[in-house]
Amino acid sequence: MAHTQDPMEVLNRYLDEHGMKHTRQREIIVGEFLKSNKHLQIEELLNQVKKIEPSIGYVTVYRTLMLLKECGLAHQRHFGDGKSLFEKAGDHHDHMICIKCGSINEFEDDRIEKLQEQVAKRINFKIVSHRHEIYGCCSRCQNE
Amino acid sequence: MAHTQDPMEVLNRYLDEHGMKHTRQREIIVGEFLKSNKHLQIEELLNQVKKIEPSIGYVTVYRTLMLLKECGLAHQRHFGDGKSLFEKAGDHHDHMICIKCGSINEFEDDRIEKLQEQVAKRINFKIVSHRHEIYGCCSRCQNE
DNA sequence: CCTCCGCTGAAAACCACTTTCAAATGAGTT
DNA sequence: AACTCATTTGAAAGTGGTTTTCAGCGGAGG
Repeated sequence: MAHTQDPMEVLNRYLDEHGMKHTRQREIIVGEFLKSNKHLQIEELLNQVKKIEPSIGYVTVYRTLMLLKECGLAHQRHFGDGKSLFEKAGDHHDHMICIKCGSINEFEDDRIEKLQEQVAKRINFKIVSHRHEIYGCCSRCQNE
Repeated sequence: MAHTQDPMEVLNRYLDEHGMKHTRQREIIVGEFLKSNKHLQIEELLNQVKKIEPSIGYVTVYRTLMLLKECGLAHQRHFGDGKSLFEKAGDHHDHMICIKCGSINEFEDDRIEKLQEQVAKRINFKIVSHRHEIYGCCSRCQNE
């Protein structure tokens, strides 16, 4: 029955195993990150966090996100090629990005995943991860 | 029989229509770009170009690539999230990128394209372009 | 061959990170 | 509770690739 998958547990275990400390800042930042349900820019998360503890700076948020990446709790993405976005690790999904309003729709299609694997196998390529993004115009923006 | 699709023609038309000039530098840079068959970094193209005319600088190559992008003759890509790569516009293809050696394999699969369209139609999303990249380990790197 | 305005190259500015460093703080030890 | 000391923190400085600025150059129509 053990083996909790609770993100906070995962983080705490990672910290302990690496001789790292449990600090108030990390707790706040991770808490806010996990609470959110969208793709977050560093600055956005920083703003959230500053509402709770204004003294926390960009760098600490940045480092905490790197930490979350390292223990597998977050993924970093680069869409429009501006700033990085971070999302909670979890079920896999790909993205449809509206080039007008920037909104992001997530999608998932097992048939596509399967075909990917087929294509990779053909040249003996071992897939580690992938990125599939569709750019275009969302239904809202099509009606001006 | 009119309507040539020759890239040079496309470029020249674009220049004329925008009151832009035909210069030796642009000619050399575009010539070298079109001659190449791989994904080029700005610096790589710069090196090619300098063999012909050493006085040409980074900035001019950069601006010429932006120009090519604008007239639809080149696409800009950001893979590993380091430097931009530019590739000739043409047949569409996606990429498999080796995370060890950085080599890039192009692939294409109509079935995947079709499924993409299906997924987009489902939420009334109008596709303009897409990016599909598979990261992993190429066969060469799997044998150390 | 003149003149105008786009073009060029070097250098400076930008921007989003990423690293550095001295001071502050967890958390074992006494 | 006080001591110790490696880890953290925040501000500031550094990076690296790209983008803009600007003074002089040069294409091309008159």
